[in-house]
Amino acid sequence: MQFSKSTDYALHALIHLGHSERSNNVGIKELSLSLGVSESYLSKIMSKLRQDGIVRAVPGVKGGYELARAADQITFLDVIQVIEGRQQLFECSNTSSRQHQLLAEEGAAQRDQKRPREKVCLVEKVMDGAEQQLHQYLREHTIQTILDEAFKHCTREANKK
Amino acid sequence: MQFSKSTDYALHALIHLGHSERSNNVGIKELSLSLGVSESYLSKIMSKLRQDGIVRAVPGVKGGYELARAADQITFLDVIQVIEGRQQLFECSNTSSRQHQLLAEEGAAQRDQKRPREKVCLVEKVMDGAEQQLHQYLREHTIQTILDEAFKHCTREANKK
DNA sequence: TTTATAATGGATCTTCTATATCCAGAATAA
DNA sequence: TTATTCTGGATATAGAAGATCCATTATAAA
Ligand code: SF4
Ligand code: SF4
Repeated sequence: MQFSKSTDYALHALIHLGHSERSNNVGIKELSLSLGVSESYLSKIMSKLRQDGIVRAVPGVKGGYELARAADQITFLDVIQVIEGRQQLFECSNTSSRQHQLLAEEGAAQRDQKRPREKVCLVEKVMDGAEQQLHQYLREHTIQTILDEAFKHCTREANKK
Repeated sequence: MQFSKSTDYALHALIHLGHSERSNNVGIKELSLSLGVSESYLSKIMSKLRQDGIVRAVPGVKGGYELARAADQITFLDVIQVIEGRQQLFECSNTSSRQHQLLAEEGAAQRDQKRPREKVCLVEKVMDGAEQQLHQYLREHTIQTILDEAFKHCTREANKK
């Protein structure tokens, strides 16, 4: 259970874009060199980020990528969900097992009339709770978080430009 | 980014063991039928759980598995880490990229003398924070949590035995 | 001690996904 | 119009997850 390399690349690409926002449009070539990832592969990732509205892309001579919105509006969760997808951390496969009858159905039988077909899965309840914790944290941290921390001690240099 | 089916199976197997603790030793056959998973595959998973001290196993005629400790001492995190491994959620692959110099080394240069070789990776800092949130929650929920919720309304039945 | 039974671990196989590359084609600004 | 840059499909590779089989080992009971 790990985040994929693609997520790693996506985050770093966005950090790069966030850092060099002064002059727009960073080409795939520059990104590739900066991250040390092949252009072909990285372009797939950038394409995904574009499709989800995280970055904008412009073809042509002075084209390239730029952030589609402010760096503090791009959360870690956003990026991760674009790359990893939005399936739940835990998805039960065998709802037809004997054990499932015991755990889920029995609990549901208790409140027959009141809530006819409510899904009451205790395992999923715990797992979803855990996922919410994770998401909450990831929502609170953005690309800007990284930029602030990384370059807070060289504001001089930033002001020069 | 999902938990594997094996984790699913492991959790359910432990729930089963926790529920039928009255008479010790549940065989792989019974588990297999209850969960709807093949004996061969399930036995691999049980073997892992045994190696990590989550369950005890006894071969022979009246053998089988039983929890190695109380159900409220087996956390979700325990189980997940046995099956999924203990690697971090995020592990950076390209610490030799140009960008890494900027993000990590530059930050470190600031405090040269004071903390010579401290790892200061901002991305990992965020990701590890998120992982801690997840772990904290998973540590607070145990197999007993599930058993309590599932069978709290049939204590009568439990007392009969 | 013998024996039936149940877990163990190695080997193997399949399937699926992540990673990666290549290239023809579309889009754009100069 | 053209040079440049992104786009998306096709394809290849490697490794992990999922799954099965079987010979061996270990145990409790007879
Ligand atoms: S109780 Fe929940 S996790 Fe277990 S089998 Fe049913 S749906 Fe799946
Ligand atoms: S800054 Fe951190 S995440 Fe980025 S390349 Fe360096 S070690 Fe990896």
